[in-house]
Amino acid sequence: MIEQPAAQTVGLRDRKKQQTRDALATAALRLVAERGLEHVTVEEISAAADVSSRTFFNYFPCKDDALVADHSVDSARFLTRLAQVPPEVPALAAVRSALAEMIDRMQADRERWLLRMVVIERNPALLPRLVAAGVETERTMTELLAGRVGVPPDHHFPALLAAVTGAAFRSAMLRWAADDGARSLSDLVDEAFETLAAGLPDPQAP
Amino acid sequence: MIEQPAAQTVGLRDRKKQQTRDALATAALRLVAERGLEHVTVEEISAAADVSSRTFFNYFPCKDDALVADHSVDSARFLTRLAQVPPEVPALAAVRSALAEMIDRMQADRERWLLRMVVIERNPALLPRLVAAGVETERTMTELLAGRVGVPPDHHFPALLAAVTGAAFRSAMLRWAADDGARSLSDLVDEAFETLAAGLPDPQAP
DNA sequence: GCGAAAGTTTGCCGGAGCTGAAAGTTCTCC
DNA sequence: GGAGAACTTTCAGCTCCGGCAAACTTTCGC
Repeated sequence: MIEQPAAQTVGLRDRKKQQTRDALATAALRLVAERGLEHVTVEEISAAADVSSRTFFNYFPCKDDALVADHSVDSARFLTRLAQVPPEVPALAAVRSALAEMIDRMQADRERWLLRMVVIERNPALLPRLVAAGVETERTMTELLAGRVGVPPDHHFPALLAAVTGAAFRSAMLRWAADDGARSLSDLVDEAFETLAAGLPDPQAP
Repeated sequence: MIEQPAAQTVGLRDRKKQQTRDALATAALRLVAERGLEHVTVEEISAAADVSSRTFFNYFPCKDDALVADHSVDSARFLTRLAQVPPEVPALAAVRSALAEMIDRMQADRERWLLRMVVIERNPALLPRLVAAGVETERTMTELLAGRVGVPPDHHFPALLAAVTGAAFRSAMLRWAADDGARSLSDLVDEAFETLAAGLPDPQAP
């Protein structure tokens, strides 16, 4: 018999789940890109992915999440990386380097991420959703950072750094999509973080 | 005859509108503070404010906005102030000083704003809404800032500065509420902006 | 292999958010 | 004080979303 040893570790059930999730997210992105957020219903998305609309809600708590929340880039890994950065690295630089892996995975899934960001740009109601997707991450990140720099958890610095780097990263993502991935996301994030580290000085008009 | 010259400029109708809006927002905040976001319906809010639930939606596009969006602090004024700051002031400092008036108005309405922030803190689903409330402002701000520092509108700096200062301001607001207004919002915002200007260095453990 | 257990999909149903239209009420302005 | 504008209400209807229990599929123990 022809067997698939590669599939041994992860069972058929889980693969199917991933497929369904993927099909739903893809269908949602495609339809919304075509028609706009308001003119696509959950029913249509589900039909395009060949499942019932009830099933849609087994995967995503709401319509928007199918567009914005991406399981493939899970924040847990980012937080693990952040915890692994040697403690002598300053916090801002530590965040930047922990982002590297996430950025790589996003660039590997380039097409989908660019489409996602374009959809978000054209449907501003989704922008807050992008924040929502990161809000839990930011909370945990705040605690991690407090430990790293050795201040009490209610000190202003960790929360500020988490919020600000989140904003900077989103800003870079939008810029990435704005010129259709012409410059690498990694470069754009670097540029943003360098500007942060420099204290946000006015750019020089040469 | 006893007349009310004070009421001459703004008619009864407008005052009633303001009252209704206020009653709705207050009722919403109070009920949600008591029971949590999920356990309060628009119908209950409307009943508490003595209007039909259809009227609720004439004032607020959705439930969350009654809790978060505050007419009394309109962003147009902030943008005007920003445009008025002398051009030789660096952009980051300009934003800080344009925020002053908004901060004053928030501190004047202290009780309500603290309650609002507590409600947001306890119902994290609202946090993205807080971002949504500022998203249009940030867009305009980006254009203003581009003009101010003399770079093309697609330069990364203006968008980054708008996003980052927005995040810093939200962070300060949450902190303000976290210790129940013990320190003035103005101080907390100053602290955040100073940290930004310094390039987010790790705080020194003395 | 095979049958039970565990997990998934689905239809059905109901509550809640939100919108448009039409009718009724209140305010404004002349 | 009356015509008309502005606001509120009632009502009907759509979509979102979650709970439930029945049907189905995959996995596991033997």
